[in-house]
Amino acid sequence: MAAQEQYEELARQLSAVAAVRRDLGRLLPPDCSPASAIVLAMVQKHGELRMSRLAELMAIDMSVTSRHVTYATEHGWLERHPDPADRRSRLLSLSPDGEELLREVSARYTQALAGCLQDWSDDDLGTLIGLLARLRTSFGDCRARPHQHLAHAAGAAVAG
Amino acid sequence: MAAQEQYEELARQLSAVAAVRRDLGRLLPPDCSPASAIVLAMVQKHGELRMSRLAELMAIDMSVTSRHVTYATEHGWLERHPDPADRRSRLLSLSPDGEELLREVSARYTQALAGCLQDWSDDDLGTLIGLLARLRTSFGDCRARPHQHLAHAAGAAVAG
DNA sequence: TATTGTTATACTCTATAACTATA
DNA sequence: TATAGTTATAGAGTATAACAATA
Repeated sequence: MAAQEQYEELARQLSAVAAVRRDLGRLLPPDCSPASAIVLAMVQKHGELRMSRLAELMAIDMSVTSRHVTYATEHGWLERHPDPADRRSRLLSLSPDGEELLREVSARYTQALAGCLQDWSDDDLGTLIGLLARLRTSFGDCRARPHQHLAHAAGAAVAG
Repeated sequence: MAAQEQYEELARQLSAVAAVRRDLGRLLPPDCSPASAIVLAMVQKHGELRMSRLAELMAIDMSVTSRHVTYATEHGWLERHPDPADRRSRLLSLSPDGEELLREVSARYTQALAGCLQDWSDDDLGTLIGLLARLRTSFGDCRARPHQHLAHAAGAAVAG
């Protein structure tokens, strides 16, 4: 159990790291939106995916996912195949152009991050990545559990 | 110096924690936008501020800062005073309503985070906060230094 | 009847550029 | 001439709701 001051500082830091995200986005090729880069990276990491699963992995609504996937498909980076097991569903996979784009993105990220994070050890970076993943899990579990701390806090704080 | 795989994972995690930020934003009162909450928290933490300093702290353009501050001022949470030392400048401070709003926001954040982060120790949370702050510093220093890794990576990766 | 995915609409956040006022 | 701040405009990302097709 942590102190209230820490919670407020966490909220501030989460807002602030958005600037880092925007900086990384500026490294991308002109027609590759940050959203496209994430979609492609997810498909590469997890293999053939359904829309709903991709939306879950990105923690955004499926309607938004659909737009991002349409964009990436129209640019020839992603392919949508019918799912033989369920004709409502579509399976996503990387095209050769998509794989090529990901190699380019990875090269840019690596060059930039190797420069900015010169004084970071593997351990420190690994710790940060691990804690970020854990934070997401804690929030995801919270949404899924019946207690629903996130949803209830709004009303309860007003009442109290 | 860390491995390329870690850099890619960091980029993915930074994208993913945006979902946590959105979740926190949903806790806010209806007319308090996430941006307002951040602006008020910054003024509370750092005391009386100039626009340019606030923009720097939030790592966003001053034009955006100006809009957020106007919104918060129109809602009576923030006050803009003339700066006696420089009449181009304006000094920002919290109003009593702004302080009240921040207390409410803090209560909601604390309740929600105490629920979601039950199994986090003070140490783990402190480590995460510290590493996030360090990450921002590393990126900020990188932008400020003459090497400009972030800006150059785009062109260099293409050429190489 | 429920679920998968798409589309239409509206809202928030951000950056660039043009502008005003002051240093 | 340079700097502090504002405003107009455009673009990206997201959520909600209504819809089509299939389970």
